[in-house]
Amino acid sequence: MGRRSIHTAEELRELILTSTTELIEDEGLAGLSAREIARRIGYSPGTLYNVFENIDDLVLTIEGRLLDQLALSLHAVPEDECPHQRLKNIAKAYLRFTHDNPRLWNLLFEHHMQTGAEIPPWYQEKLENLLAEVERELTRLIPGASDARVKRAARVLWAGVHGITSLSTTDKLATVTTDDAAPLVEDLIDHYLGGLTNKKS
Amino acid sequence: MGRRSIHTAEELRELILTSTTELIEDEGLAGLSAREIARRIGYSPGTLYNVFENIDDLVLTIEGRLLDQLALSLHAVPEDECPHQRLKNIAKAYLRFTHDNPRLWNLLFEHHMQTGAEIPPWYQEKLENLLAEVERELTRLIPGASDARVKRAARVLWAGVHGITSLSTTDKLATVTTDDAAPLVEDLIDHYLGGLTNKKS
DNA sequence: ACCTGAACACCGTTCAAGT
DNA sequence: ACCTGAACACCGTTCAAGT
Repeated sequence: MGRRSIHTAEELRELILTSTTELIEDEGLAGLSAREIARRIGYSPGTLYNVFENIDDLVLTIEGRLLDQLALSLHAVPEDECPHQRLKNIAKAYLRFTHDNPRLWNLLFEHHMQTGAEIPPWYQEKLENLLAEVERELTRLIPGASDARVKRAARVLWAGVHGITSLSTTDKLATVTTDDAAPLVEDLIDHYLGGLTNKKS
Repeated sequence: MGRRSIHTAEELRELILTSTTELIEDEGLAGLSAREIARRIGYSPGTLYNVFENIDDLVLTIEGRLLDQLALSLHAVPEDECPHQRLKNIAKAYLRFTHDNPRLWNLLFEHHMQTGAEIPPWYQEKLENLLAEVERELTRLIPGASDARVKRAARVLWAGVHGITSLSTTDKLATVTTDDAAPLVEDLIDHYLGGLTNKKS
């Protein structure tokens, strides 16, 4: 027993993160276990606790990386469109991302912190950055609107797209199939934005 | 050991169901365990398996009852309104229901069948009945619309309301707080239906 | 017929002991 | 300094044995 030093501290950390990510994409949250991660990386379970505080800490780190990847995908959506079209393209990019990482994405909803543990501030920031992208386009679309109105619209759209992808991913409320997701998202955005801009009241 | 017959078979079944429901509302899915249920009802773990096939079977039964309760709540929404207003009232009833049973409701998304197990047909039927209520009002609202268009609109609304409640319940994507949910749902329905009816293209 | 409780194959996490 | 592996307190599920 004792030191092996086959991997540096950073290599080991990365090995744990990639192996865990693979494990989740393979088996879902249900198949996730500290002992299984240890088996996959060829270390004892105890080693994980030298690198991460606990499994929550490890999973939260993976979730943060996932949010970063999503942010990159959304920022990559070309700017040279009208706001309405760009919002649709952002939504499509979101859809593609969740489609490519379904189990990892589900992690964000299904994994809860153990009682007492708080969600770190950097996590909240990442989320708000994602919403900011939507808010920017909405401001372009309805220039006269108040901040509150834009914020509300961004959350409604975000939640709506989330709801559609969520229902198409979850088995239990699957009145929506995966194939339906894209047209439903288009329908939501077209009609919601239509109602937003064609306002008479 | 051996027979006790303090409870009849039906009493025991009901005892398990109510205790498990309470346990879930207390501790969430994470705190759910066969051994903890057994402790709470004062029977050995093995007894659970005389009544239910396994924990999945038990949980699915609870979920079915939950869907029945929701169906009752939605059907209880008064009919004497215009479709637009009735849809808003149905959504509000939905919101109230999820607010009153947050952890149980989350069960529907967070609890997955073990690999290989299928979701029973009665479960799907309950879901479709809920959607049918929304489809009926939409048909009244846009009488000329095709079946496909109504179905699509019903799913978009359903998913949208689900997304809002889901985000307000989940800790991990909580850019939406619980207080926000009702106004966001109103906003969604008003603008989406506005876009649906004010169609020019 | 009904219920138990030991048994089996698992968990997350800690920490003394080894190199 | 780094890593192990036994230990502790848990799991879900099965099934022979008891009344």
